[in-house]
Amino acid sequence: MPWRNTSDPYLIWISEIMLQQTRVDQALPYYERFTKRYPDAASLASSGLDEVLRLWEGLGYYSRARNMHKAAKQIVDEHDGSFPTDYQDVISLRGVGPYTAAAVMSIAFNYPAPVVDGNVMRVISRLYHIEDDIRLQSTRDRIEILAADLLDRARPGTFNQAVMELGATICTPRSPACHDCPLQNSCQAYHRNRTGDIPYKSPAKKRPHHHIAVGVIRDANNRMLISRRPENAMLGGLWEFPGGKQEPGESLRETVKRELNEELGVRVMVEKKPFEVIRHAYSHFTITLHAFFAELDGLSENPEARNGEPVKWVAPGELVRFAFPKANRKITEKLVSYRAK
DNA sequence: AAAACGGGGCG
DNA sequence: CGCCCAGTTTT
Repeated sequence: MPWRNTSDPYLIWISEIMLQQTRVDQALPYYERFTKRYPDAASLASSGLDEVLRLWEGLGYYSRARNMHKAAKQIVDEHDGSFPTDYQDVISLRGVGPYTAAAVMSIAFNYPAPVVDGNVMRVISRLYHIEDDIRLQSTRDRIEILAADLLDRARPGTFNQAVMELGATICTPRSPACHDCPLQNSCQAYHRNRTGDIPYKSPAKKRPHHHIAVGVIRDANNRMLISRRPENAMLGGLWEFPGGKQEPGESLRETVKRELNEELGVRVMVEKKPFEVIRHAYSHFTITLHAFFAELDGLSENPEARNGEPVKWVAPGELVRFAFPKANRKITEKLVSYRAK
């Protein structure tokens, strides 16, 4: 992994933010593009958020990108552009919590802080046969104490990465490769044949499902209307086709009419059937997204967002310049393919 | 302490 | 389809 071939705390920080809740294989191409465009904190800090989000598009948890952008400004403003070397300064950076602070400090500066992520919790709970619910903070505290005790204080960064890699490659959630594990002999869960049910995690609530209807409004030049989401909202700062959640007793066409009237103050005609239907899963709910073509009625001239966010008329070929959430990006791809025909 | 917050991969 | 992932912030 490229971030292993550097001692630059900035690059290690970028990699660790990208790896939050994200697999190495998924983050890798983003890391390459991102660090090429932003080789240091100053270049990131002086960029516009729109471009940062465009580079982040598809990686998810977009608050990471917004927070990282703010943190880069912190590094420039408060640390003269060079990445802080003090633990308290590092964890004060926006978007840097206990995990990322420990990871960056140990890997970049040899600082003896144990990393406790999902991998470490799995490895240690099996090693010590910890049956407690790993959703509980008390369990995580207990595991952190054990991790601190095990930590190789001469090489904390190497140790932390080694435990995480063991969890990612050998001590996996399902069907761990215990026959290849260097810790097999000292693993209590292995000896008790309990690797299948340790770590224990209490059941998650299941995710509700929503139907979302959006309208693609086109003008005489085939430009399309998009709007930007507020920065403090879900998918904040990304662009989308205006629309919203279907209410009980409402047809999807009525949803489009109501949402566009509420959000943009316009009245529209909506085609009878959607030109695209997309299913998508978010972390805490799932949606079916129905995309309709819509047309402004004669009286509605200049749509403006009621929430004060910008809206834009965009030609199909320009849609690629804007950051869209995954489900909306599928709509833009469909629209561009129409144009190609 | 619990909820909010994306998207992809896997069995 | 449910679970998991190199977590942090907000409530």
